[in-house]
Amino acid sequence: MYALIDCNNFYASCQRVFNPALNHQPVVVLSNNDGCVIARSNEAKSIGIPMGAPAFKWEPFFKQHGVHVFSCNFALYGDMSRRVMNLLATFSPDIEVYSIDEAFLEFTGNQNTDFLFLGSQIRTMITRGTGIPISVGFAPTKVLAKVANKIAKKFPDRTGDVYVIDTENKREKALRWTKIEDVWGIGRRETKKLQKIGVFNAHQFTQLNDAWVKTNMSITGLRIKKELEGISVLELEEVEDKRSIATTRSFDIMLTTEAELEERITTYATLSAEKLRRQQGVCQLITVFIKTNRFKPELPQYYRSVTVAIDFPTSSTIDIIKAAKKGLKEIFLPEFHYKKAGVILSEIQETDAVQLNLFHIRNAKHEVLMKTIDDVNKYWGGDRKVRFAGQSLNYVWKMRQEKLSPRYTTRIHEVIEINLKSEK
DNA sequence: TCTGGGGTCCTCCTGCAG
DNA sequence: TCTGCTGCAGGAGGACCC
Repeated sequence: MYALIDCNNFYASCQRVFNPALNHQPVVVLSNNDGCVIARSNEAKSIGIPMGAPAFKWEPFFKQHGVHVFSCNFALYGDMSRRVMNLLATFSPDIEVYSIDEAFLEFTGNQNTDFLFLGSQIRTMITRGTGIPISVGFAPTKVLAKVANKIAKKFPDRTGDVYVIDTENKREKALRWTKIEDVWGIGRRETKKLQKIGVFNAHQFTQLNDAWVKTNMSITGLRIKKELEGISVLELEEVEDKRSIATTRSFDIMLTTEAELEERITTYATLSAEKLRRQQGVCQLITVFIKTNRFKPELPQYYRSVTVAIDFPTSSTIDIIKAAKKGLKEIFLPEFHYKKAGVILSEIQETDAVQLNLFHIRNAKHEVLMKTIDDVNKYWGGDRKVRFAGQSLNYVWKMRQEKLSPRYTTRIHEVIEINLKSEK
């Protein structure tokens, strides 16, 4: 039996934990750069704020309805997530942390387990331990556990935030209730395709011919179908080092010159290389992309990416910057207004597992230099970090975070204060 | 004026070798 | 030597997830 545990409106709930006055109030959390809405409390959903709403367009609405708006605070969310996951791990050693706010647990062996009771125990422990509300769905497969979780969340009064699919009758009823677009793994394009042939819910999807599904929706589609039928084909996945590492950003203003883009690309390459060294990895492919502003259709649109191979696996910022700049040169065209760019590292291996090449020897000096830079940056951090040539000294691009809450759990100076002065 | 970022996996296209 | 076919590999792009 699999359980899917999902934190309800996670980012908004994290904000509430440290400010209970926000309970029962509409709360939204904005993306990087205060761009668009990425999390909403139930109250915010019920007054019609959609996911992805551009903040600048919705600002009057927020004011009018007294919506509490927060910039994203990943230091806080990451730490709260770690606490939730640590508590979940006490229920089963078989845990897959699927995302910052979701985890699968697997329960094997005991056929007589009362999963409804177990679910409410998990709920109580997480709420008591972290203040974060969760929903729990149990089912024989991961995709069905997702469905069960959705039902638990949709009908909290009837389910108490826990739902178990453990009979054929319940499975069929749940599938008839689940809209095809809400099935885990079925996105917008596949939904359109399925609706065209009269498939509107998950039950209808399971009635399709296996061969048709495989031909038209690839092996991924067939796996989803099997899982919905109750046949488990997706197992818990172990957390492994990342296979690709990306640093991508939208710019505050549109850029037109190669020099400006080169400065950003150098910075993204530097950040990516730091992430790579943190997981003790080396990479051999560096992809660079640049794109124009898709929200300005009146301007000519352009998107290109290019992958540059390095002769030997490296984690040296110097090598990675060099390759990224070479890539940029290949794809840059002067006549466009650029809004976003990124650097993606792939073909990642562990440093110790690298196959040595007879003709290309890693520059040992780079390794010592990178370690020194990482140590210095770890010690000083912030604005006093060591920078590479190519990263402008005037580089002051900072995320707009006008409504940032304190990092209550990870910064000693931002810990919540309790005023014990009593009023008489 | 302001519209996110970071992943994985799969398919399609193209170039190359046999 | 040229042409056409086939299979393979790798890059680019897209779909999907949170």
